[in-house]
Amino acid sequence: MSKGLQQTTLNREDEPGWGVGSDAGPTPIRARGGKRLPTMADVAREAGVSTGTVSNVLSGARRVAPGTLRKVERAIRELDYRPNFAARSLMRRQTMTVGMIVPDIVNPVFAGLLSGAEDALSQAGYAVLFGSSQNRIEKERRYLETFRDRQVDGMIIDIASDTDDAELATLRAGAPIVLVDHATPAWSGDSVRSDDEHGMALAVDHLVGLGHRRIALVNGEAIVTGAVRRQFGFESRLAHHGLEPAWISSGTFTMSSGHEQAGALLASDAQATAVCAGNDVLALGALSAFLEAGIDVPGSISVVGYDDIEFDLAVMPKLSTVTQPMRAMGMAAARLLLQRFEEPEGPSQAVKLQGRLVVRESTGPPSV
Amino acid sequence: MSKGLQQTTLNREDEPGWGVGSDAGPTPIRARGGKRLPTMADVAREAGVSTGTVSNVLSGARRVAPGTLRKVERAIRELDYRPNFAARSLMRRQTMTVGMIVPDIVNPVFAGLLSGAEDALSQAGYAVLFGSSQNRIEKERRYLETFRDRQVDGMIIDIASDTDDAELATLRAGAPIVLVDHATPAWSGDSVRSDDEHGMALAVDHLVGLGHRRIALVNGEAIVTGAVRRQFGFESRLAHHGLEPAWISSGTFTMSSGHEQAGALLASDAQATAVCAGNDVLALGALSAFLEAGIDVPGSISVVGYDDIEFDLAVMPKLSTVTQPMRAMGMAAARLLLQRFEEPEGPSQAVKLQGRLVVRESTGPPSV
DNA sequence: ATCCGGAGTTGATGCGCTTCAATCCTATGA
DNA sequence: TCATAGGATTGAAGCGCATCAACTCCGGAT
Repeated sequence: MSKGLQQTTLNREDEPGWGVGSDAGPTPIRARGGKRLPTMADVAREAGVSTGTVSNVLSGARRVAPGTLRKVERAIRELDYRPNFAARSLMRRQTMTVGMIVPDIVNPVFAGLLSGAEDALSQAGYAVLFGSSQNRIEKERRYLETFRDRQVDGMIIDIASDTDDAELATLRAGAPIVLVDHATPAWSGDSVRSDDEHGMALAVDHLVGLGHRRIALVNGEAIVTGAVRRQFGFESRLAHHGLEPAWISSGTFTMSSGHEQAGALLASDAQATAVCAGNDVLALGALSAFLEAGIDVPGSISVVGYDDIEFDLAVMPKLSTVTQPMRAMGMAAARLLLQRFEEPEGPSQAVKLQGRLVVRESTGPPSV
Repeated sequence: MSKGLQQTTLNREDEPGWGVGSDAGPTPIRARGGKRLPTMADVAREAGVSTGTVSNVLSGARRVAPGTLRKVERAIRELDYRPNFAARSLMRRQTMTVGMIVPDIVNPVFAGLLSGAEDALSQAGYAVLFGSSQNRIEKERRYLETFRDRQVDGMIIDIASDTDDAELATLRAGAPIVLVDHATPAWSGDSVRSDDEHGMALAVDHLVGLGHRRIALVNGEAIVTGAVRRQFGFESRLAHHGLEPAWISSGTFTMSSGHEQAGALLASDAQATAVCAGNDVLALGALSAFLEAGIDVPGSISVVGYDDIEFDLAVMPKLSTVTQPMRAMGMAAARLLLQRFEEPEGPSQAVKLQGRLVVRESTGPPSV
């Protein structure tokens, strides 16, 4: 396992600070490696200017004469100087950091969300601190506190907890927040969400249009807003068509839960000819349960998912679904946040993105 | 879209700093929200002690008398004081932040890696800055520079570029690095990787044991180490059995590439009776291509994946594969890093984790 | 009664940066 | 020739925290 000591152990002795004529002060400052990192003062000395001028070169806040500019830039290159981020944050009172919480990073949907947001934010020079909450309220809370303690400039959070304005206000400590798929009805800040009612309506319309009358829903955690709203969309669109749900169940947003719920559905007397799912992972679980049971899809039962993850194409039959543009949502959330940085007191925006139906092979007319 | 102004706009006028008897200094310090945040000096005043004592209470570096302790803690609670992270980082010369780069966060494999590392790191009080490189060298480089500029305490990176010791040395600026699935043969620091040769040998042995003689490989990007090593493992284990590859192709680690490569394989005269894949995503793509072409799996051709992602269970037949314990790898990497923090000069470790074969439904004896 | 030692506490100093009032310098107009 | 304006530059004063030499107590030893 061990591959020997690092070379640097060999010359541990010759650290500065013990030498005789060393001009180092009483506190020899050095980085982890043992070497003292150049500071702005070093650059200033090397370039023969003051620290203020170096600062101006770096920030571009004030005009600097071309000649001076060149001298300073040369010194910076020569010393391989880079500004100390902590010191800069301390003065500027901003960390150029954004905290982001997603429910489950292993779900490609949220990976897409994170990825989209990260792209847009890093473009603007922000880095993202990341947390995956597994829909656990205490983890969400812990991340929020971490972000607050680290004085992030803002947060993008997709959380289950129905945290209200007042609670978030204390947790955000002045940092703007963009809520994704927010649970909080009373939330008056920026937010991004997909139009779940609309998406579910598309799915229901599709099935009803094919002739289905007995439609079931398998869903995820009831505390998750998306689940609630998709169920609402499902029921109300069904009602719009004068229909009632043939079956509704909920578990977690996992494949195994989809598998289980589909099994329960089969064992029941619901006699559903079609199933809507709260998301694709559930749908894939349900689909596999049907196929294992030897049930023809879509011959005997149709399945519609929600999200349009890539793996919908891996199964036979390929899964019909409603797209949810997660990368776009992530980018939208990032944009809202960046806008808010520009204009802290501007009007808050609620962006709602609409998905569209993708008909593939898992849906067809009912057999009856 | 807009939902009206925030309430705070209503009383913009009554910010401090313009009042008559205000005891604020020449630079009224306040957070984004407009309120001045309490500092250690405020706590010290409130508790009737010095800032040094408050600092000792917070860090526990030095003993503090019980009575004093209580007074300080009360003041902290009263003022809702929290230490300024930037100032603390500046003094302590550590950011309690770790940078992490993964090739593709949307791939559940790397999501697992990230998730495992994040768990272990946050446990230890570290936050993780995250980047997804899409296997693009320039993005990898950009993230490395970002991390270096932000003076992260360490990095865990899964990158494609064959960056050697010297290059990484300049990019890490003293911060320890743990390489995951590292490409760099000459890397002498800490590393974690899965035993790809072993894993591939398991897959090959399984197929050969079933009677297969003509085995193909569909693979991902040739610049990715995992791909290279898995191919090597594939070829050498085949050779061990006195066999030659029936076909080898490579593309990207995506489903569509797996689909394409499988199509090409079918169109060829390779006459393979079994296919190994560089990872599960590829395998699922290949599987779908076979099924679409009406080819019986495993009747006419067997398929083995690599990684054991959850979606292997969604398809019919369920995918046989080699597990890769990504969460465990992430945690191992985090542990190595934390150990390195403790003992900067200790011997470097190379952890290699072994997967195991999971036989499901996509493999069987050849039809011939 | 005096000294000593250690536990607690203090407060000035500095981390590396930004800011800004004050200063310097040059070119222009009177 | 001298005042003046404006651009360029300086340098000291912080930002909020950690550190540590110096100091204060107070009980026990001499």
